[in-house]
Amino acid sequence: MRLSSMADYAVVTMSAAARHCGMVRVSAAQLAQETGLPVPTVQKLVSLLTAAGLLRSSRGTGGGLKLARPAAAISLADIVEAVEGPIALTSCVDNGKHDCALEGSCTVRPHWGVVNAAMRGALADVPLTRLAETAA
Amino acid sequence: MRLSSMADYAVVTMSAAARHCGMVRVSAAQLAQETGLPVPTVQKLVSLLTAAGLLRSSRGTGGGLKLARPAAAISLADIVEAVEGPIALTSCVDNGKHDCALEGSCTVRPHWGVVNAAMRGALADVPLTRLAETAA
DNA sequence: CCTAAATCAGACTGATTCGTTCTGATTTGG
DNA sequence: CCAAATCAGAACGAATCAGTCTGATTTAGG
Ligand code: SF4
Ligand code: SF4
Repeated sequence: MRLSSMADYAVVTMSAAARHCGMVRVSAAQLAQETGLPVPTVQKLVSLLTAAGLLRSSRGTGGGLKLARPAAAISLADIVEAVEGPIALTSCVDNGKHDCALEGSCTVRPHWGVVNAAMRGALADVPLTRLAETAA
Repeated sequence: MRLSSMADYAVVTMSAAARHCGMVRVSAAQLAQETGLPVPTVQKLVSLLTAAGLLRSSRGTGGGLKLARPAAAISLADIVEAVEGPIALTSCVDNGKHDCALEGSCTVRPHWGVVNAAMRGALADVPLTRLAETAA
């Protein structure tokens, strides 16, 4: 019930990047300096976030990152899913993955769908704009 | 963002135990047979659940388990916390654990408290009685 | 057109945690 | 008193995660 450190750092990185919304080019090293995270870690994060379609990268001298979408259209759920994969509390909730041998006789399986939806909704209700605010 | 298999199995085990609410003695092997889980796994689960105060165990010949509280007073949050420890999405939300080096300059830290509370509330709203129902 | 610098992208290693299994201590019934 | 049955805790192996490193690609300037 604890999300991975990478997802946590990804949120911090995205929050830092949101403040440079207007600037087209922001280097990963600059974000690392602002957040205090190790540089290689930020590099891996931007790779994942770019592959997920949340960031747009430009290579070459003077290259950098920029948000692929407005900050208001990015939620916590998007970031978490980009780093940790689909949000599925149990293996039976995941789409079509029949990894659990108890699917036939499991009585609690139908209820997980409701809980999963509620949890995902709690994350989706937090847009990136709110996290970018410095004050509480 | 996926809870451990142990927590999942713990919920299944508790759900199975809830049907024997009136019976004072239910062996772990019997629960394993009903749920289809490996016997040693159930043994470890009942140990954890007993240590957490959700089950009451009786040793010796003919011993077994019984619910320490009424099924209506046990929620998903209780079971998850018993197996996985406190529900804390990030390390800074956990009580007093100063494991993260970014606490000083992290701008998103205040917001996690709200999200964490919402998530915990979603789990606490599901009592064990609802999971014990066989039909959806 | 070529060189060179700066950047992202992917692959590798070590460590931690998770999941499972096994053996031992304790208690009741005959 | 003996024996069976049960819970409780400790030990092992596997998988995933976090972190680091080196290489491919692209742009700017000479
Ligand atoms: S079928 Fe039951 S035991 Fe298996 S993953 Fe789903 S809820 Fe858990
Ligand atoms: S202080 Fe920031 S980076 Fe550290 S655990 Fe909390 S939210 Fe994550």
